[in-house]
Amino acid sequence: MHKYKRIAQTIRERIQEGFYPLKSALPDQMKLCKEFDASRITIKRALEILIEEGYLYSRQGSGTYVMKNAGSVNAFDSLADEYPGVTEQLAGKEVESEILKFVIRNPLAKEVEKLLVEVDDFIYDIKRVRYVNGESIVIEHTIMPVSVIPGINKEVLSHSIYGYIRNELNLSFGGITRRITAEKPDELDRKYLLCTKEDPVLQVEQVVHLKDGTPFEYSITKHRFDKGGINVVDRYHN
Amino acid sequence: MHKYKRIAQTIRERIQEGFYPLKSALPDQMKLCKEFDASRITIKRALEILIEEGYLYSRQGSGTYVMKNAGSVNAFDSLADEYPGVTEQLAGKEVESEILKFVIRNPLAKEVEKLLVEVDDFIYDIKRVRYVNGESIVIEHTIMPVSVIPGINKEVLSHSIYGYIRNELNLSFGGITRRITAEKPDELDRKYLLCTKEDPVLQVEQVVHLKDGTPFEYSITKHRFDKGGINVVDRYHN
DNA sequence: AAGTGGTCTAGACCACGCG
DNA sequence: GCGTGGTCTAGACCACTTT
Repeated sequence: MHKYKRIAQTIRERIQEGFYPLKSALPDQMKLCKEFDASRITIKRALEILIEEGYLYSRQGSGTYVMKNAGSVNAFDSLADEYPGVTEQLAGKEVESEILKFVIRNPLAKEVEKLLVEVDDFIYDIKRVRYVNGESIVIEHTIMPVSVIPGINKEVLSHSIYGYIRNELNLSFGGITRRITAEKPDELDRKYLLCTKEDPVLQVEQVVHLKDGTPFEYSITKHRFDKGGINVVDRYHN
Repeated sequence: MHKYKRIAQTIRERIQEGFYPLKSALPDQMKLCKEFDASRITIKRALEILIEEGYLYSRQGSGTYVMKNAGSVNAFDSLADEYPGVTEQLAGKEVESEILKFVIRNPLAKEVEKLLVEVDDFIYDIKRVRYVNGESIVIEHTIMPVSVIPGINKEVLSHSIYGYIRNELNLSFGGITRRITAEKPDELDRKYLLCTKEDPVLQVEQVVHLKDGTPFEYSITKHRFDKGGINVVDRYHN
């Protein structure tokens, strides 16, 4: 474990335990240098982590303070997909997948644009319904380039695609761009999510990238309006 | 302008102009030190900015590379609210506000929890319809503590609350937590957003904080499903 | 083995807030 | 004016990838 991470962890715990009370000032950076036997740059790196996490803020010329709402920021609970950190949220719940469609074909124009592939490349076209505790929660329509993620089969689909990518293919995730909208249910939604015409769906259209920026998933997921929601945390950088 | 920001800007432009082609390797950090006449730490800070922005990624022992999708991440265009960066997106369009409700009262239990105020404090209770180019786009229900944001009046409401907070009260924004859901339209939505019972609304429930973590806004906004959407960009930190 | 990025140090000067 | 955080330097060692 690196020094700056250890220092950040120690300070984080002190905030959580109330040793540094909410809205109080931290000791100045020189004092922290002495206490942790570290250079000022290392202290500053530790503090930057906690600032990014919403525990601290600092004012030049004044000091570093504990946020009034420290630790109140919650992680995602998008029930939508398998993006890292999401499947764990479903831990303890029984998740099942029904495969409605699984073919390999050439991409449409929109898929070429989103996945940066060529028109004569091959892509997977996958449609699944996900059930949690026996209830249908979401319909996922997933497009992935075969060249980037080889070896997908029904066995993989019924478990975790993301686990396969990370553990079997040894690839690292990079980032994700989402567009979230409310939509009227189409025929498929009404059939599998048991929607009436008045029950809206929450739609998430997203492109997921590997660490090097290669897009590997373009997907559209639809949730029953009463079985999901997306939490987002933004931080404003001054 | 600080040195590391200038260096980051120069490299960003080189990527945008194709001087550093997509997926190519950048010169190593020592070469960049010499070119920009800077220390390695300063170079590294510049690179970290661009990594955070999705232009670059680096692999220890190997090098720093241009992302395959560099610059393809787009900023927000949430039509929902006035959070910094959003009103500018509406620039050029005619935005009007109709005030449906504007009172001062004591907070409800949920508002006490979200805004960290006391039950005998006072809060503004504001309901507005926003029109863009004469079309109703969104209904906003906003709760703010009077003690944190004093001096709100109809004059302020018909312009930008956020501009007032930043420019008149001289406060800095810190962060925001949102929950996004799809909902059935209620009576008010149907009346002002001209929804039928089958037209869903996209609801954003959010708490906005000042730089020091003080919550200053708890709001619920509802968009017509065909007049809005939220874009979100996440980055996965390995 | 050579070269790369990641971490860390000790010390300096600057910009800002506050009394 | 003093103390704070913000930026920057020159140099060192380590961890990792590549050859």
